Order: sequence, then structure tokens, then C-alpha cells
Amino acid sequence: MSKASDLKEMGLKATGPRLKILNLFETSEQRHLTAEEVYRILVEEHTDIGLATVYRVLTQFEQAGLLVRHHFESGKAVFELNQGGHHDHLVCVKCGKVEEFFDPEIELRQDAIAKKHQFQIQDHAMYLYGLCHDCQQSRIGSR
Amino acid sequence: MSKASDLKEMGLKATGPRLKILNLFETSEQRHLTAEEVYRILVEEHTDIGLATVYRVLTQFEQAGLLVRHHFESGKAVFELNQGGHHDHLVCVKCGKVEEFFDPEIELRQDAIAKKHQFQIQDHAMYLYGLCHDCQQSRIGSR
DNA sequence: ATCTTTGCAAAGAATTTGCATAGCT
DNA sequence: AGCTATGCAAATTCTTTGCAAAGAT
Repeated sequence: MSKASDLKEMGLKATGPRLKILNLFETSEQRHLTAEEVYRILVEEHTDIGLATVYRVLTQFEQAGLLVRHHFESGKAVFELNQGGHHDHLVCVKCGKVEEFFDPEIELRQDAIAKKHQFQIQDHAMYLYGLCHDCQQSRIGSR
Repeated sequence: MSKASDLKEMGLKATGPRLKILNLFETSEQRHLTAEEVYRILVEEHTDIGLATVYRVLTQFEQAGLLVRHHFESGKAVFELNQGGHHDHLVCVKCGKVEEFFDPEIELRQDAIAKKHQFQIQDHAMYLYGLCHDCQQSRIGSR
């Protein structure tokens, strides 16, 4: 019942679609999912939830701080569970794999830069795009 | 005639629309422009160029390495002149102002991280979102 | 003259919204 | 019961494409 009460605390009723989508993020081995991917997984699981609902729920969860929305260079929004700590991303442009990292040195430099520019930072993101280890081997179109 | 020959070198004919769009990026005080903004400026300048052409030319210029395309969190693509040196961005979430910076220390850390994760980096981007100096004063919705 | 580019309108992809029905509490 | 959430289809927003007419070399 913890999930249900989590939702209620943020003014969201504990409905089937919401619980399922939240559960999906908590159990999927892929931490980073697009709306379409969430939808497709739900459909495959015989769980019929409309795509519009997926979009609505993802947005609500983002506003509630449960999920974080990212904009990789694909044009589609990608969501991941907000587990507190900030981190940045390595994105494989070939297979789509995403790895996370956190570098305190970079964070410090960011703060210093913001101060120098008199910017009051609210959020920040860093993306490194390239080929992951696996995709460096077979250079010609695997995937 | 330099601009025209620049274009020809990359296999693009030196047409009016292309020269005008290139010139716009070279002279506008706003370095970062969306396709719509380019289109709007051209329309205001009595220069009638179709929106589709703006999109096509921007994409061609990006592929030719003349422009760089960014995806800030807005959902719209933003273009800027490629002047060689890589740099990152501070983006004001209130007024939209964009400031650029380059930090060698951060670049070094990024390389180290990529190596550790065995990623072969092709591109990278860092965005700091927040309030610029001007927008910190009047906290309640200017613009 | 030939091959490229443009404009317009239509098509597409991602996401949002209106509204009647179904679901929580 | 009463108010919120969902599903579906239509609407939006950003961007791309097809095709005939105009432009560049």
C-alpha cells in the first residue's frame, strides 16, 4: 500500500494506470523510457491504458517530482525515476543505451561558472553522446 | 563573394534564401535562433522565404557544419553559427537569454569519464538552466 | 539546358486537449 | 454521490516531404 499512499500524498488518486506506470519504472531494467515505450510495454502486458493517459500520468509524475524528464537529442522525451541524487548521462547514439555518472568536480565547476555569470541555477543537465563499448566493435550497422 | 563560395564548396548553390539565412546568423545579435524565429525575422524583413525552406536550409547548414543544432528543454530546435570552438550554455528559463561558456576543467573530466565508461564520445552538451541576472530582480513574471 | 532549389500544401511525429464514461473514496 | 481520471478522437505544435514552378551555373 506504500505506493498508493505515496500517490495520495501528492493529491493523485491511486488508480490502476498510475500504479502500473509507477511500478513499471520501479521494476523495468531499462531506467530510461519514452512515453511510447511505456505505452508499448503496457500493451504487451495486456494492460490496456491509452497513450493519452500515459502522457498525462508521466507529466503528473514529473510535476510531483516522482520522475525526471530528459530531452536527449532524439526529439522524444525520456523519463526516469527520481531517486534523489542528481546525475548526468552517457548516451549511445547507436544502440540507445544510457549510462549514468556523477562527478563532484564538474558540479563544483558548474557552480563556479553560474556564479561568475550571475546565473541562479535551477537545473542542469549534461549529455555525452557517442558509442558505447559494445557498439564500438561492430562498426557497421548492428542494431 | 566569400559567402557564396563557402556554400559552393559544400555542394550548395549560392541561392538567395541560403545567403540570407547565413547572413542572418552572422549579423543577428541573437546567436541562438529557432526555425520559427528565423522565418519570422525574414518575413518582417519583407524577404519572403517559405518556412519549409528555412527548415531545409537549416538542416543543410547543420550537415555542412556551418550551424550547430541544440535541443534546449523547450522542445524546439535552436541553431547557432558554428565558429569552431566547442562551448556550453547557460539558459535563462524566464527570458530565454542564452550565455555561453567553456571550461577546460570540465572538458577534461568529461574525457576521463568517457574513458572510464569505455564510451567513444562523438559529441557532448551541457546546459545550465536558471535565472539570469536581470530576471532575478523582478521575481514576479516579467515577460 | 540541366540539375538544384523553392513554395505551398499535405503528411508526419510527438504531445495535448475536449468530452462523455468509468473509477476512486 | 461527488469529484477525479481515463479513453478515444480530434486538435496542436514542430518538422518533413511531394511536386510543379522558378533559379543557378
